[in-house]
Amino acid sequence: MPEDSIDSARPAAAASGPRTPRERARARTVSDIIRLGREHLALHGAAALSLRAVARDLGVVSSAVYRYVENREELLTLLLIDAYNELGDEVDDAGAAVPAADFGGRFVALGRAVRDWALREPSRYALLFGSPVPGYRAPAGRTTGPGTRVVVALMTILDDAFRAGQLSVEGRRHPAVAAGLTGDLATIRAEFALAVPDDLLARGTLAWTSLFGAVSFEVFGQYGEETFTDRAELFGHHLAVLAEVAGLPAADAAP
Amino acid sequence: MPEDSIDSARPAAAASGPRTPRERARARTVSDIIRLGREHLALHGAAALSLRAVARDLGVVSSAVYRYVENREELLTLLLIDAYNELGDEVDDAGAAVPAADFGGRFVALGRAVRDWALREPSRYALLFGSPVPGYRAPAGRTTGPGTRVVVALMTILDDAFRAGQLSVEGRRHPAVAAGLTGDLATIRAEFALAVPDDLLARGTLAWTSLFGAVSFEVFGQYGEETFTDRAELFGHHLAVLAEVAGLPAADAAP
DNA sequence: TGCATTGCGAGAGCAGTGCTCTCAACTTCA
DNA sequence: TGAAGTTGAGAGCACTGCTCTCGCAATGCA
Repeated sequence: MPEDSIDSARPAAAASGPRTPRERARARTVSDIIRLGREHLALHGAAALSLRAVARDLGVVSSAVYRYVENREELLTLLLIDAYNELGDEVDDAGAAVPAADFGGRFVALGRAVRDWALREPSRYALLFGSPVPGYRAPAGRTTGPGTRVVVALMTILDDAFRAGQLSVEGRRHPAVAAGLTGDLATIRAEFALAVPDDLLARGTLAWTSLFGAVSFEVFGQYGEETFTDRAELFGHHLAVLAEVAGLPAADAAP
Repeated sequence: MPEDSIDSARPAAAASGPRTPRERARARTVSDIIRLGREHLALHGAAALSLRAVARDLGVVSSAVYRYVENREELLTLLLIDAYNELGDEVDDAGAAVPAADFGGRFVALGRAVRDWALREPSRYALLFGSPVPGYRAPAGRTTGPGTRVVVALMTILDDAFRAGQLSVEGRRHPAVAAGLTGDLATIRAEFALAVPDDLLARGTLAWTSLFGAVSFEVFGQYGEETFTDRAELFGHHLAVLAEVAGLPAADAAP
């Protein structure tokens, strides 16, 4: 159970330790606020998240919560990090359940984990990948870490596959990777210590955005009400094609 | 009573014609409200759209606008239809500027039109393709028509290409289209009088969701601040790969 | 142990929101 | 001209984010 999964609160029990009883009480209240915020977020959506309502649930007057959370934005940021980490955890867990050498299977597992979480937590997914909350800009410094866990996991799969000699798009058209991209791709390659060459890296980026495009369409209701009855199968097919797009081998037989 | 929603209001001057002067004045006020709403939407985003602010700009007290618009949702629906139609118009225009037989080129033109509009109108794009506005559900009856214009245009390209014998994915893996999908795909094929077979239709669906996935990532700021400096080139590459995914031929030489 | 410091919750208050209702003025039409 | 319908203004309710002050109580130090 993700009790207090805030950046500082999570390893708090081990790392710094709640020194004074006052700090313990404070940390507990903050984690209560986050828990209630998460419930409100899941129930009513991000834009309807109300500090006053959280205060009521906390059994406290509204001004009191401002002792613990600077403002509504701050709470949204905490919930953003919280959600990113929960998604990242589930993606990691799903990937660990697949043999490391089954690169296609790892990709499919990652995709399914994202979709499962998104369908289970549509409001929190919307907070991460939907339209930005009005007037709210996530502070890059605190969110980029948790926010990049999925793409890092994906790139790791591609890189592992490439190093194993199992990532290629031979026999297909190779749209030229424009000169303007080589610099950016080189930066990415260096930042994450990847070996994947330009064209495969660009294709991996497409697989990444496409994965979230498919999930977002489903979560945000862009498919009509009844256009697709078996959306899991549709998504499964899309994942298989996306693996092909990225140059991954087909997944091993399903367990 | 808000009879004249956008769809009917736009060609109103020609179609039904504002009969009485009173109705003329009313239609004019409604269209003023929509225009102001569109400005507010573009400027401050959907969730910050305030009927009171629109009323102020209209030079009228807040309760007066409720004579013309049932509630905030109603205005959002009008703006939704408005935006869908503007996007649809631009996509149609872009497609018309490409030779009909250049199927790859038509696909690229469609994709670029979507991206251009989205980057120019991020708040309105977010209203259409971002997280659903809290508590707001678009009324299917009024929005599905305008809301499907882009996907219909895309499917038309694929169908045209297929009928011209230029849509195929030979030589690539063919992830099996699961049995659960054949029924849905057949329904789609019948509804839009398409000839495209199952696997290509499913791939077209992926190209569709992936296109919007790429655009959404860019508009919603999922790429970091400085990860990609030349996003137009990245998008161009993605479009080329997506055309390949859908089985389209490469676009003819750019004009 | 006694005291100053600090943290905290309550409450009032401001400015904004969506929305409803009533009332008076105005326009339209018979 | 008079009845009917339409409109805008204004007051009001319940809600929001957020600020400020005040008094209580826990805390930490001498």
